[in-house]
Amino acid sequence: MGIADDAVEIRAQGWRTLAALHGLIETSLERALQAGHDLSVVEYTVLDALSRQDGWHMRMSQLARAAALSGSATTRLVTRLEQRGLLTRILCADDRRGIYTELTPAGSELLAQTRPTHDRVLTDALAEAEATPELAPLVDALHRLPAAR
Amino acid sequence: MGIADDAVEIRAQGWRTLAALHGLIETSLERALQAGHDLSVVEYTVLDALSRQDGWHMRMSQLARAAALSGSATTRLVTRLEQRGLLTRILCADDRRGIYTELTPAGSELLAQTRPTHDRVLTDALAEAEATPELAPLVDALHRLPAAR
DNA sequence: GCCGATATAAAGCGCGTGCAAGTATTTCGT
DNA sequence: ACGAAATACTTGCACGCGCTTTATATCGGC
Repeated sequence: MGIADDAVEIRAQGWRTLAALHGLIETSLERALQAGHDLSVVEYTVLDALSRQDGWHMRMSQLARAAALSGSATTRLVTRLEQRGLLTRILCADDRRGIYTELTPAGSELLAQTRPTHDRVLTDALAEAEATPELAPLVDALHRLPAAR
Repeated sequence: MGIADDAVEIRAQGWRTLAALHGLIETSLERALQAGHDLSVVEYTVLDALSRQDGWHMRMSQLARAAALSGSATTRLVTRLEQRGLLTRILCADDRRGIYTELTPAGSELLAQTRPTHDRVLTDALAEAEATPELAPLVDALHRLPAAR
């Protein structure tokens, strides 16, 4: 076993931890958001991302990247949210192939209602993870992450 | 804006970063494993977990937790892998509700063939993430994680 | 032996994926 | 300036897989 093998194993171990923590949080969030606000985690993520883009808009393709979704899944996701009146499509003037999306007042309101749930569940899930020996170090690292923007 | 609000925002930011990194890695792995070895990431995870349990067996429910899957999803996953001859079900003698699973030689071999791909793609994905400003700190933290076990 | 709890399985449903075809619009080559 | 190629999004389809709910078997305590 050489140094290189160790590095590989450390990466694999890190990935397993990351995946485990992600799974734990996502499952908790999914249940809570679904039960309380009829939103999936991706849907919440999209609404949140849109609310965060103050003054400027995201194109479908950017949204797709942000949500780690394929092109057609994004179309359908946006369509779903649009039909629920949570966001609107806007043709962009400069490149009329592109499509922007924007939160409607209803969307902002739902997001505002949902955010406390989201934050609470996230806090709880992290606390639970912190109590799990294998996950605790990663949770710790997460807290120490430089606060970007 | 108080201190508490900041903490909430930091957690949310951390979660977004975690989710983004997870999505990036998972997507890369999924493509590569699917294309090269006809395995999904969960399937690989399960085989890997089984191979790691040397001498000792996992029950379905433990497997479910390890893969962040529901009970029934686990049933079908195991069924799938069993039908491909990669693992076998073993009824356990002491508690006949329980079912153990064990890698077959074919399963071990496929895993051995797949592992290099997995490691290479993981390395590449992490390198790519390291080049992304928002993700780099987390990747860094991952490398520094105390090596468990 | 009976009852609640636990472990696994089965069936129906929703949603994401990949691919292909379609439309609108921009950009490039000549 | 015009037509061809590239780009952005939508739509339909087949497929896979996870989730929830519901059924069945088994265990443990009383």
